[in-house]
Amino acid sequence: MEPRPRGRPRTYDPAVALDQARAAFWNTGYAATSLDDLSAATGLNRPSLYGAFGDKKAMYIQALEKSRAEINVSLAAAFAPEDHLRTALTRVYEATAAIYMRGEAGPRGCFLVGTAVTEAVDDPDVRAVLAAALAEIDAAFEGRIRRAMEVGNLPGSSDAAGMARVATGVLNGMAVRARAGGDLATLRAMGASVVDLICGRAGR
Amino acid sequence: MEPRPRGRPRTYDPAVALDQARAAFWNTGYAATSLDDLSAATGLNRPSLYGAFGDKKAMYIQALEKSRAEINVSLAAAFAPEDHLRTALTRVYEATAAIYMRGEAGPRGCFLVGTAVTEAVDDPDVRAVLAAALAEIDAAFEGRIRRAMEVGNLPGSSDAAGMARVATGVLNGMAVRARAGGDLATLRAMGASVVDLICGRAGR
DNA sequence: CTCCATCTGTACCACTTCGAATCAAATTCC
DNA sequence: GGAATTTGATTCGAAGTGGTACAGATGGAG
Repeated sequence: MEPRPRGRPRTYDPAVALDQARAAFWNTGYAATSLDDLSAATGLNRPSLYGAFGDKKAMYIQALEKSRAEINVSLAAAFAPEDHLRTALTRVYEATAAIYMRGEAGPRGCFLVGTAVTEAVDDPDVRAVLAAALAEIDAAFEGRIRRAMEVGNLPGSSDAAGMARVATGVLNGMAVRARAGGDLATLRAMGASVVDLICGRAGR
Repeated sequence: MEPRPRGRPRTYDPAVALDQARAAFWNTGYAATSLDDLSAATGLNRPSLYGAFGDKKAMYIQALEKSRAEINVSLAAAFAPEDHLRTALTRVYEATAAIYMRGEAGPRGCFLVGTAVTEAVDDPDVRAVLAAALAEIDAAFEGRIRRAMEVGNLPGSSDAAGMARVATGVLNGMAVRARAGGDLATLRAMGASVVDLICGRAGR
């Protein structure tokens, strides 16, 4: 238990405030989300926001990093069980499709794909987070695919790195489609199709 | 030859102005691109822009529609020749990878994926254009894949619609990666990998 | 109780935004 | 040549932007 800090205690939880700020960014993107929007979303007024997270850009980067971390955790969890590759991949795509479709203002897809991609060209910091996240997702897929190859679920000659990038790419495509108004069935079908292509159509 | 209109002739070409405006949107996205930026990019001052295209939103929609039309034309051209499916798909992915990598301020990917995806949740008009574009790309892939099935380049039991959505998804993923700073080799490899998955690894 | 560190809230600042109004310039029709 | 008509440049204004200063609130330390 860390000792209570000296002065007046804050009346909010920075973690939930960051979640609420992220939700605001998630809907309208970085540039179109004003500090007033963030203030309304979090319930904090602007000076408090500034004190808690720094400026708008820093707040956004922290939201991006949070998503990146969450993605890593859930991918690691989904890929941990030593079941069949097809089962593992299906689990990931099903879960992702469900996540991408939620949001009270309509499906919002992936936070990174939906908002950071636009900023990435002009902003090296955003670009770095996005690139790191993609590399980590690639690595998660590739590691799981390699394990399947070792176990014999996939031919030894398979191109694990290439399959992994395709797997990530379809994930990105699902995120695009979610924001474009695609329905859950389409997203799930995309996942099922790429699983078929990677594991083989018939493959059990 | 249409007769010259009545008053003072305009000193610019609306088509090239739209291209220049699109280039500005392409780099920084819709929300972060101001009318001053557009004015600087096109060489037109604000009232002229307003007169030529309407407000900022209308200008953006026109840019989106232009990209959508261009994509349709180039996909139709790339899929027209009656060569092997693998050749046709490779042609599309190679050309797309090259397009996604150009841009003087770094790779900019696909205009629709790079900018419209962010706006699509809040703006039904943008969402409609994006959804229409995706559906058309799907249809182009699916039609070409069906032809390959008829010719016997692909098993008759193949899931053409599913493969097409995966093909589109990888295209979207390449666009994401381009903006994230990915290099041309990675984009090309992604295309080659999905072509292998669709056409079969060995298939010539 | 007094001092002080920290947080909250109001108000404010300089700046940019989009869009409109105004006026000057250029071209065709009569 | 003169009127009509369209384009172009300058300017303006109301609203919104990100960010900050300062006073008041809140609780621990001594």
